[in-house]
This record gives sequence, structure tokens and C-alpha cells, in this order.
Amino acid sequence: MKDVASAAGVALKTVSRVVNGEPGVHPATAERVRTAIDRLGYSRNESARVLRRGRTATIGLVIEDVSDPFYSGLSRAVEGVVIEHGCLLLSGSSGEEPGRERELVETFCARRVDGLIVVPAGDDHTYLRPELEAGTPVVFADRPPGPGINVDTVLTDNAGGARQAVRHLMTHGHRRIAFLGDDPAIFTAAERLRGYRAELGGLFDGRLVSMRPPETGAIRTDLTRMFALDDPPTALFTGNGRYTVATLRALAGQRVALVGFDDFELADLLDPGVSVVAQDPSWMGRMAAELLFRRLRGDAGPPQHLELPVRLVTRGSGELPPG
Amino acid sequence: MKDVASAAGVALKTVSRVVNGEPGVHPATAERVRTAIDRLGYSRNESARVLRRGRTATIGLVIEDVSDPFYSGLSRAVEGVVIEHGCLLLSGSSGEEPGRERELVETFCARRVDGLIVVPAGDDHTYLRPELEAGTPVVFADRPPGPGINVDTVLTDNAGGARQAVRHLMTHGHRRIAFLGDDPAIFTAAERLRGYRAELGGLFDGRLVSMRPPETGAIRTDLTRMFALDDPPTALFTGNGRYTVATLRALAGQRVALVGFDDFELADLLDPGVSVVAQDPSWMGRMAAELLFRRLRGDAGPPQHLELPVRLVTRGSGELPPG
DNA sequence: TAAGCCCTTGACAACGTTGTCCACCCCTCC
DNA sequence: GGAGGGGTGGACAACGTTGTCAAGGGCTTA
Repeated sequence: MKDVASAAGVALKTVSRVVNGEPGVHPATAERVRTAIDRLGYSRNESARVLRRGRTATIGLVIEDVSDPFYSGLSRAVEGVVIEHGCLLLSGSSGEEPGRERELVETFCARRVDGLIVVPAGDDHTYLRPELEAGTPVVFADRPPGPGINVDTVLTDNAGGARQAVRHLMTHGHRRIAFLGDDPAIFTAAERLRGYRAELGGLFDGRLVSMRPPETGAIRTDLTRMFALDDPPTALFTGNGRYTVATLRALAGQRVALVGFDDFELADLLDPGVSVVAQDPSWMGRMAAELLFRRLRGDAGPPQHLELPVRLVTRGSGELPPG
Repeated sequence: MKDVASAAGVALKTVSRVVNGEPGVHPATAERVRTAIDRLGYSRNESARVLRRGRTATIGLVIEDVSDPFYSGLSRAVEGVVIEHGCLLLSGSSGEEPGRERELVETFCARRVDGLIVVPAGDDHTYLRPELEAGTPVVFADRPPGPGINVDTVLTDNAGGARQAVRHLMTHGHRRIAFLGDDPAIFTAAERLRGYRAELGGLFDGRLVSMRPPETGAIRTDLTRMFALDDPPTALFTGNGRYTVATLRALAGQRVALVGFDDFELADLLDPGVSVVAQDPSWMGRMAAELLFRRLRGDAGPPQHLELPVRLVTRGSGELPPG
């Protein structure tokens, strides 16, 4: 910038004014400056700008794993809104480890991101206190923050979705419905289990619940055990996209009524088509980002807690009769 | 930092030393400083640090679309390597628009990323010249840079993969093999078309080539036209994952021999299982990131051009006989 | 006991930008 | 013809950190 100034024969500040499109520069001068900029291939050093102005025009996004379609859809939507606002996105995957979640958040904060969107892995977020007090807006998505932290949150109607799935299966005559899902330490898994249990009411049977890693082998073991019961399950409810796929593999073509949580590509091409309770990850991402930018624009209202509805998509697998 | 210093009764520089774990600080002093840091909730301002040191510990990644499984897999792998090196990842999707690609790259450069990994959308990258001359390493992935730019590049053996796919179908008796793929303005599409054509040799027939948007409707139209020919195709080769899926939908259960480029989840659960030529997106991401960090470590050798092999995965759809 | 050395600490400048404030010039109006 | 005002341009400090250099103090050694 100094070089540009001397090349154009003007003061530093004038170059700054041209670069920032500030008024009060003679067109001819501005033109001379722009020529010098092009000739020298100058580009503004954003770090210095950030240091001086205090805003980084950067948003931090912590998710569980970019390569999971749910989170990559969410990422894409967040990115869209962020770019619209002239900002950039720093993102990282926590891999479901609370330690990495915290590390990522703290690194992002050290870089002074203007705001954060977090899909938490842990359940203690008191470490966010200093940042929140410093005025950095934070939005939680998919899962709520731990106790003692109250900020904007966008969740899915997990329990309601599970109830819909179970009700759908019951409508088609099923009374013995198994649940295959994640560790209930994960908020969404716990909520879905809760909805499943609530809808089943007296029909609930703990032997029909399997909480294992989402691997075909483990799931096959549990399915075998369940099918060997005197009153085996006639239908399955899978707790998320990964479980649905792993379960389909474990079934190896065996036709069993099934409804999954989360939609996935090709669900319609399988035989039978897989009925699901569909979330909309881009909607969630967009909502979270919009809440964040509302805060950045100065909205100081009480924290918002959104719960997005789900949609039952019937494709055949949920309509198979018992037996 | 100033506050921490005065709280601990030491000089600014001493705090800096403690924060950076530099030697030559008395343990007792260091402890006092750390206490002050905790009490005040201080966290280093990375922007200032960057300004002073000149390194941002940030890598920029430009891809086509995070929500595409190929690119999200690549992203995840890049992220892994980047984190291993203590850096963060700024990422953006070009959406296949050269303008956005350039904007993203320039924004990343203005933020002084230490290095860039680019899946280009355009074919003119002369705008990278100033950055390259300034010493910022750039690695191209999946597609090569435009003419006049010679930097590290990681590609897939697209033509070879296409040849394998076609050969596989020919082995199973097919002579009329259609190609459904992307606009050949896209490097990978052009290469796959080239491989397809080369392997077919004299059997090539332009009427069996369809290059349309990857939409089921458009593809169905073209398939209908092809199947109405006097000598209709008996097998299909689809140019990438999106085309494979769109084509399967367009076929609506009709059993036609098919091999697709790109593996995808559930390919094995369809009936028949879908045979594919599989790329490994995480391998590509890892290689690209490792080339980049090799440069950052000072390797000044000539630009490397890697071509990753593909793997034919047979699952049934490629082994269907003609007719 | 004094000289010399290492260990610890601190003062200061610099990174590249922008906000504040001031100086200048030319034009217009009294 | 002089004063005031709007339109330009520039000097300077500050953002928060780190690299350089030097100074102080205690210890060893002759």
C-alpha cells in the first residue's frame, strides 16, 4: 500500500480511500491509484484491516463431520447465507468428540470470528461464557447447548418425528416395533427414543431397543437376537440415516417393515422404497445462519428456540404388513 | 494482553513469551501470568499475530459444491491433513461458476492464506500469477489449471477409468454402449468421453452420446430416443455419480447393463447391484493437502502431476448380458 | 573479592491498515 | 478584493502482537 501510494504519488490514506471506495477523492486521482494498484498487483492485507477494524467478516462453523450428507447439506446452506452477507466460512469437524469441538471453537474465537454456528458434540458449553459476554453471537444447531447456556437454537422435532414414524407403522398393523439407533448420550438419539417410547406406550419392550455403533455387523447381531424372540418385531424404526442404511444391509434383502429417520438419496430406488421421516438440513442451516446474522445486525431480543417440523415420506417399506 | 501484563505485574513481552511457550521465563513468573490469563479470560488475538508474523496458518479450499458426496469426502480429507498441521480451513463452493471460483480465490488471497487447494470451475487461471510469484503454493485437484499455469496437480485417471468401464461391458458381450455425461467443457467429462471413445474404437456412434444436465427428465428423453434406434444400446456408461443416479431413476426399474463412474452409497443394495469405476475422494484430498504442505515446508522441486488410479467394482449391473 | 557469564525481564519498533484531525486550494458570494 | 465553505489530500496514532536488543541480577570462577 505504501508502494502503491508512492507509485501514484499520493498519500497512504488516499490509497486506503480508493480501495474502500470512500468519497472525497478526485476521480483522476482515484484512477491514478487504481492504475498503480493493477501494475503492482496489490491486494489489501485483510489481517491488518481486521486488526484495525475489529471485524473479521468470518463465521465459524463446527459440525460433526462434513462427509455426512446431513451435515454437508447444512454446511452448504450456511455457506450460502454467509457469502450473501459478504463473509467467509471457517469450518471444522468435531468427529463427535467434545474435546475437538471445544478446541475448534476456541481456535475460531482466537481468530475473532464474528459469530459461531455449532453442532455440539459435548454437553458442557460453559467454556463459551467469556465469548458470549464479549458479545460474540453463537447459534446452536441440531442439538442444544449444555445447561447454563441459553442462546439461539435450531432443532428438529425429533420426538414428534419418531412418534409419526411409529404411528405410521402401527397404522399398518404393527405392534412389535424395534428401535435401532445411536447412543442416547447424543441429544437427537435420546429425543427420538423418547418419542418412540411415548408413542408405543404400553407396547414398549426394552428388548426391542438396540443402541450400537452404526455398523452392519453389530446391527445384524442385534436383529438376529430380536428375531429369535418368542414375539419378534414385525417392524423396525431406525434412528438416523446411517442406521437405516446399515440396517438395510444387515437385512440382506429380507423384507421387513421399516421407517427411518432422515431421508437419503436412492431411498426411492430400493425395493421396497424406504419410507422415512425427513428432515431438511439446508433449512436448518439457513435458519441457523439467519438467526446469527440477525444478532450481528444488533438484534438483542431473548434467545430463540426453533424446532423445525419433519415430514413423513411414504415409499413402501413402512406399509408392509406384519408377518 | 496489556491487561494481563499489568495484572501479573510483568511486561507485555513476558506475557507473549508465556503464551508462546518460549523458553527463558521463570516458572514462578509464568505461573503468575497464567493465573492472570485465566482470571481475565484472555485469548490471543490471532489477527495481530498474523499481521506481525506473516503466516496465517490457514489454508483455502475451493470446491464445486460441499453437498456433493465426492467433494465433501475430499473436503473431509483435506481438513484432516490441515488440522494435523495446526492450520484451519477456509472453504467455499464455486457452484461450477468460474466467476465465483475467482472471487473465492481472491478473497482467500486477500486474507493471506498460506496455501490454496482448488478444484477449478474455469479454465483461465492466469489471475493466480501474482499470488504464485508471491510464493503462495497452490494445488489443483480433480481438474488441471488452465494453460500457462503449471503447479502441483492431483487428477484421477479419468480416461483409463472410462476405458475400463467400456471394456468390462464389452467383455460381457456389449457392442452398443451409450454414454451419458456432463458437458465436455468440464475436464473430467471430456476425459471420460475420450476414454470411452478410444476404447470403443470403430464401434463409436455419436447417436449414443448424451450430454445434458444430470436430470432424470432430460436423461429419460435421451434414453427413449436411443432405445428407439434400429440398433439401440444394450448397455450404458454414466459419466459421474449424479448421472448414474439420475439414469437409474430414468430407467425406472428397466434392467439394462450399466457401469457408472464414481462409487456411491447403496450401489450394492440396488437390484442389480450397480457396478462402478470407483474414485477415492479422500485419497485425492489427502494427496492434494500433502503436496501443499510439502511446498509449505520449502520443497521447491518441479510441479508434480499425480494421476490416481481407479478401481472397477463389479456388483452385477455391468454383467447383465445384451438383450 | 571482583570479573564474567547466564538467566530473566523489559523497552521499543514494526507489521499494514483505518479513523481522526488538520491543511490546503479553489470557488463563490458578499 | 477578502472571507467563508466545500472539496481534496495528508500526517499521525492506534489496533495487538512479536522480534530485536539491551539491561539488571545472581551465580560461578579465578
